[in-house]
Amino acid sequence: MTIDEAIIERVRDSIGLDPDGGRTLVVAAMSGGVDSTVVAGLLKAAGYGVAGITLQLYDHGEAVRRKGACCAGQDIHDARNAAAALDIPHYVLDFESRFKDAVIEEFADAYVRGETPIPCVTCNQTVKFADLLTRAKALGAACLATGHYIRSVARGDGTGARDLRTPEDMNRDQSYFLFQTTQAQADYLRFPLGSFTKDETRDMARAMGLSLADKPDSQDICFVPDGNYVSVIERLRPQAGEPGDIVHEDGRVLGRHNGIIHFTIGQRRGIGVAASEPLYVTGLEPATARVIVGPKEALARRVIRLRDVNWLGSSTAGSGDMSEPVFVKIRSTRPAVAARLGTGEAGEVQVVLDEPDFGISAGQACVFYEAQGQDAQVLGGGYIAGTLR
RNA sequence: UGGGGCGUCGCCAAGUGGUAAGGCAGCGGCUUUUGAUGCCGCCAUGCGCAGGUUCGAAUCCUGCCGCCCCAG
Repeated sequence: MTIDEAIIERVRDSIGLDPDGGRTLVVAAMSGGVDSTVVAGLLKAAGYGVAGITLQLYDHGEAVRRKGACCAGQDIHDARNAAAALDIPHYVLDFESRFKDAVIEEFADAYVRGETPIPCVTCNQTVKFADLLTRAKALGAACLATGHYIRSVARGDGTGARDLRTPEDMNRDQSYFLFQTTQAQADYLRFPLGSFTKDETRDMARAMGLSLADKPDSQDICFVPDGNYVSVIERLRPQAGEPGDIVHEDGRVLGRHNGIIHFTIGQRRGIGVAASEPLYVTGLEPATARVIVGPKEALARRVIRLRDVNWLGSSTAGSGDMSEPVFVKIRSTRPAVAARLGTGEAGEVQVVLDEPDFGISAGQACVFYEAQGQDAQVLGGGYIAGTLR
């Protein structure tokens, strides 16, 4: 593959601005991974003025050598080297303190509350799309581009407003993590990879001669070394690991556990109780430190109560008529499913699923779409506050 | 110490002469820019212990040990 005119055209189309001989400045958020680096390279190739910014989000210490992380240690070096190779200015901003306060502390608090947080969303909203976006504007950039797989499309109503739509590569769809994006943020953000597949991205990385073309994808929570998130919480909230009873839905006390923070709704493994059938975590009671377990059927839920709902784009879904069918994603890696929106007490937004789902946990996200599949408009979404049968 | 029953993987449990099912738990892996789920793989050279019968026993016999129940 070569970075030909067709690709350049797609990139310019995603930005929606004239390069103006390089006088149009675009800030590329560079994590040190393949995706965001390719974005920086594409912007450069498309003729824009490009400045790369990398955020340092957490300590260098134990995370430095970790594979698949981002925004610390080796990744920052990778980003810096890539920027040098692409011949674009590059800045590393120290956001450790901000990231800790806004993302990591909240992450710990959520688990203590018996919820299951989704820190990537928090990070996007408080750090990447807020602080970084402000810096980009301060630099005089016309927009901020990231390596997310999602589409941003001009609404075409003359206001400059943009709508978010699902990407070409639905296996990499990251719209789930961006549901809290405000309209103002969406209008300033660009996602050049929304019309490419991951395979194409890697091909383009090779075509650009990027040394990190074959770098592994990031996965897991970036600030949690070796997947042990519990140790992170216990370090931040020493009083959190309160032992408690493991109680069956029918009232029987089946055993003990060493802290509610070890569990999430829908979890099967790690309960340590043998029964005639698999047992799943069906409830968490922070006040009594009880973990409720039961058979899979006990997890079935059709009504999801939401909080902090963010309405996006030109949709009228949030403005009154909530009876239109929609599709919702309850987890990032599963297709959207049919549902209807409604309101509960005090105007709370509720989602009624056509078919029950299993293992819906408070703290996770529920994102609305106009349709299933690619190029579907993201209508908004909210955090899951609780569920009803 | 009269009668009856039972002792098979951490838990439950099939197997009653032919060379140890299965479920749960646990462990490992795959998938995944959140947590789960799901899927795949591993998991008793040995069936309370000791002898005996048999070509061959967890399965039959004898003794012992340990539980349980009913009587006392």
